[in-house]
Amino acid sequence: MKKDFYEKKAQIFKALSNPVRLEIIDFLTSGEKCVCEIVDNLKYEQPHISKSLIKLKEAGLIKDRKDGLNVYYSLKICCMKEFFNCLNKLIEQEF
Amino acid sequence: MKKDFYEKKAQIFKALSNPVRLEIIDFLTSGEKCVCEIVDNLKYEQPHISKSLIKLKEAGLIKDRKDGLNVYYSLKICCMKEFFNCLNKLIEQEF
DNA sequence: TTATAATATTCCATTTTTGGCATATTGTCA
DNA sequence: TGACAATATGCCAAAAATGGAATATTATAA
Repeated sequence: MKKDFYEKKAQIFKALSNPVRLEIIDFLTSGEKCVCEIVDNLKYEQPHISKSLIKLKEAGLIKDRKDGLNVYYSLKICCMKEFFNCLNKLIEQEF
Repeated sequence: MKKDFYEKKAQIFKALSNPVRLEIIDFLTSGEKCVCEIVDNLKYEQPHISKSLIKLKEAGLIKDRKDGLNVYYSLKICCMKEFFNCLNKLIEQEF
């Protein structure tokens, strides 16, 4: 169904349309991280980070792995890196 | 400034986080189109299309060219096509 | 079993987005 | 000039997103 397709795609971009969530994605670029590492590094409240991660996961952009008390998140989409590099250049040009 | 960077990037994704705007982008993939063509093809109200186009333009994703009464819009970001192809495959897998 | 650490969830007020409708602006042609 | 066609803008109510604070859940270890 064409409409569902655009809805799903919009959901992916919606998940990416927030500065904190983008910062998380950036941080995950260097590899799998547990929630506590993300909280320590990004200086946002733990519930905020947790909610952000869940939104990214629901969109299919990251995946999680539980290990004892910790939950580890990592990127799931390979093509993201190239697209982000392209956008980064674009944004730099405008500044 | 790091914060402005994520804000700008978020704005780009925000512009892409809507089914109608994604449909417009898709339509523009086949080349420059005037507003009337987009309205005819996509079956949304003209003000809605117009506002969508402006949002995409503000985010730097498309550009416009005026010719008499008509305004022609076209894609501005080259790397978009590859990323979209990647996302499309991903979404197909999930359905 | 109890205490504790890591993470998730709920509630909530505020802000932002959405899309419809009416109307304004701009360019063209008779 | 006046009429009309193409596009943009303003207004508004409903829906969704945001982020803070408190609380719940889960797993571990003593």
